[in-house]
Amino acid sequence: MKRLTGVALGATLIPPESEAELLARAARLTGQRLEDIAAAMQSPVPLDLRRAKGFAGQLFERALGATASSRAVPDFERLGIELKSLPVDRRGHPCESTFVCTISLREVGEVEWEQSRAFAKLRRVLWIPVEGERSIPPADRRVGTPLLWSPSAAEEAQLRADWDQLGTLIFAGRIEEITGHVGKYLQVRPKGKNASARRRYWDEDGAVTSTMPRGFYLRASFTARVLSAHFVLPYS
DNA sequence: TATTGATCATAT
DNA sequence: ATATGATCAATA
Repeated sequence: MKRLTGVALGATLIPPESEAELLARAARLTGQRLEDIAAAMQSPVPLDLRRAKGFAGQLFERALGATASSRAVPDFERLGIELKSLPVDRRGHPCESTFVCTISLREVGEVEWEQSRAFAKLRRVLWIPVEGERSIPPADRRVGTPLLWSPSAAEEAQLRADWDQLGTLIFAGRIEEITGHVGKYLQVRPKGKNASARRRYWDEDGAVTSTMPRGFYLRASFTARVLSAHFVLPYS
């Protein structure tokens, strides 16, 4: 098994300076178990993900030299590339939806798709598939083949249509009508500490009101399409 | 059993 | 507070 010496030394990694460099780093993760990567970084692996839901994504960020931390910009800011771990089943099909970004209620209606945070993160994505079945302990989950991706014209058009539809509903003050059923590829779901979390904003009448924090997510049916022409798992 | 709504941890 | 990293778990 190839080791990660030179990639992950435990110290802060210098950010990749090009797409090629980033892809080369990501390629070295392929076939590794999460435990192998974590060990190279001298970092522990949780026994389950119930209290470490972001473990794989954060491990990949550190292993590849991501720079964004928790700021609302793509992970590799200079390259304009967003990093997404993608849990897949044994057939390479996504297990879960993919979080894109939180929803800024004041930004809705003020910017176009091209200026949106959603587009900034989706225009170029490094997908890193990883075994995601709950029966596999996190330590043993293996990394698949990374894919550096941009939406096709048709995909982007549908993402924009969803974003427009959802944004129009929010701007019209109908946010409470939005459920996870709305949107073909992009949906809106809660994204908060819990169901009691509130986000304050000024409604269209200028009155202060509040609602649950929400985020944009990509449906698993969309990420399945993204991976459809891609050889995900380098093992059987 | 696929999907929606709820939830957990960390950074700034 | 609100952004990031997501997966869990109840529901349809």
